[in-house]
Amino acid sequence: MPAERTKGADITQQILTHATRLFAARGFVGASLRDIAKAVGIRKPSLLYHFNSKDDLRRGVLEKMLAHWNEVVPRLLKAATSGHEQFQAVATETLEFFRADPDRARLLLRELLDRPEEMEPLIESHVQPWTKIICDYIRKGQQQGRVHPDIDPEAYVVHMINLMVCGVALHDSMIALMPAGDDGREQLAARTMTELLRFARAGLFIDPAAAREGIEAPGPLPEPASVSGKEPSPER
Amino acid sequence: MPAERTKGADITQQILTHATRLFAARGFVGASLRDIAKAVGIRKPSLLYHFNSKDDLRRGVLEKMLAHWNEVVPRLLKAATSGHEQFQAVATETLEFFRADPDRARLLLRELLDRPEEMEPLIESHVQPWTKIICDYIRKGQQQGRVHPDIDPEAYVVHMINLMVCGVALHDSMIALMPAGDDGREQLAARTMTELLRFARAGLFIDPAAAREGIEAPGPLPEPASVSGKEPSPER
DNA sequence: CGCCCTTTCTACCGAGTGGTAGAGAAGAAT
DNA sequence: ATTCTTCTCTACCACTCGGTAGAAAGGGCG
Repeated sequence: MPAERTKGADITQQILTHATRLFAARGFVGASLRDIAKAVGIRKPSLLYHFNSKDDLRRGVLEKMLAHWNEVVPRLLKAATSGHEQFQAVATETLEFFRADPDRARLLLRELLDRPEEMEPLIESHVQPWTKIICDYIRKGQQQGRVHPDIDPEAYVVHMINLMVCGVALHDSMIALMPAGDDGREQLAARTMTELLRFARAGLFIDPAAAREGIEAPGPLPEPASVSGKEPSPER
Repeated sequence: MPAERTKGADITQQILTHATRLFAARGFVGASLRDIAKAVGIRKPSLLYHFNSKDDLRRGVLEKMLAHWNEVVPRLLKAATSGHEQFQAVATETLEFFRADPDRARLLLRELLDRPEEMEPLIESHVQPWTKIICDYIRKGQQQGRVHPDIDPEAYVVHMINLMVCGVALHDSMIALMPAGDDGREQLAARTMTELLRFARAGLFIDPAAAREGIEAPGPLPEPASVSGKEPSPER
C-alpha cells in the first residue's frame, strides 16, 4: 500500500505547508484550523485526523522547519572548516536558508515572541553548535590578528543571527525606508543583502577587503564575491 | 470612593499601559479584552466605555508609543546636528527609547508582522526623517573619508534599526546563546548593547577608534589585553 | 460478495470572544 | 431635591474557536 501511504503523507505535507504559511502570516492564534483546512481544500475534521490537535500541528510545523535546518547544518560545518572564505560561506548559507522561504524567519520570530521559554531549549540544541563554531572562528581570527580584538564573540554572533532572521522576516516592511522609486523589489532585496554581508564583514575583520579575497595562506583565488559566491545556488 | 477629576484620564492611561504589556506579550488576538480589563481591575464593559472597540484600543496603544517616540525625535535631530559624536548620540538615544520599555520593541515587531501594509505609512511618517538624517550623515562622512565608501546608506540604516528594535525585543531569548554561567542577565544585556554599538561603529567608520575618541575623554587607550575584555563602557 | 482499514465528511458541542442593553451609583449643577 | 453627566456594573447576544461523534465513501483482499 505505497499509494495510500504516499497519498496520506502528501496531504500531511500539504497541511504543513499551508499551516506554515498561515502561522507565519497571522500567528498561531490568528490562523484558525478552518482557514488552514480550507487552504488545503479539506474540512477541519479531516485536518484533525492527521494532527490530533492544533498544538500538534504547531509542533509539526516547527519540526519540519528544524528538519530542513538540520539538512543545512552539515554544510555549514563543512564550510566553516574548509580552508577559505569560511565566514562568507557560513553567512550566505544561513542567510539563504531563510531567504529560500521567508516564512521560516517569520515563524521563528513569532514563536520567539509567543513562547520564549519553550523556544529556549530548541535554540540551545539547534543553534548553539552554530554559535560555537563561529565564536571559535572569531577567537582564532583574533589570535591571528585578522579580527578586531575588542569583539565580544557571543554578542557579535547574536547580532548576526538577529540581522539575518529579522532582516528576512521584516524585509518587506523595511524597504519602505529605502527610496524605491527606480529599483524593483528584487533589486532592493539584493542591495539589502549585499549591505548585510558587507556590514557583517566590516564589523568582524580588521581588513574586510582582504578577508573577502581569501583569508589564510594564499590559495586558489575565489571569484569576486557578490551576494552569493560560494554555492552554485540558483539565481532567481 | 475618592474620585478626582483626573480619574477618567487615569483609568484610560492604566488601560493603555496594561494593554501595551499584554499585546506585546501575547499579541493582539492573543490578549483578550477580559484579561486586559482584569489586569486593570475593572470589567470588560467598563473598558469598552473608554475605548469603543478592541481595534480602538490597539490604535490607542500605538498612538501612545508613537507619542513617546515623537518626544525623543527632537533630541535626536539636535544630537545629529551637534558638532561631535553625532552617531553615538543618535544610536544610544534610539536604543534607549526601546530599552526603557522593551514592550515597545515587541509591540512594534508584532504589528510589523501582523499588519505590514498598515504599518507602512507609519514607518514612512515616523522613521523616514530619522533615516534621512542618518543617511545624510553617512554620505557626508563618505565625502570626508571618515566612512567606508562602499556603504549603502539606506540599507545600512535599515540594518541598524533592525538590530536595535529586534535586539531589544528578542534579547531575553537571544542570551540563551551566550555562556551565562558567570554573568547576570544585566551584565549580559550590557555586553550585548556594547557590542551592538561597537558593531555599528565598525560597520560605519573607517577608523572606529578615532570616531569613538572624539566623544570620550581624550587619551584612554583601549587596553582590554584579553580576548574577551570588556571595554571601559562609555556613558550609558 | 463481505470484511477491514484509512480517510473524509456532516452535525454538533462547550468554551471563549468582541460587543451591546440597560440599570444603577455618585458627584456636580441647577 | 432634582436633574444631568460620568462611569461601572450584571446579564446577555451572536459568533468563532478547537475538538468530538459517528456515518459514509472507497480501495484492497479473503
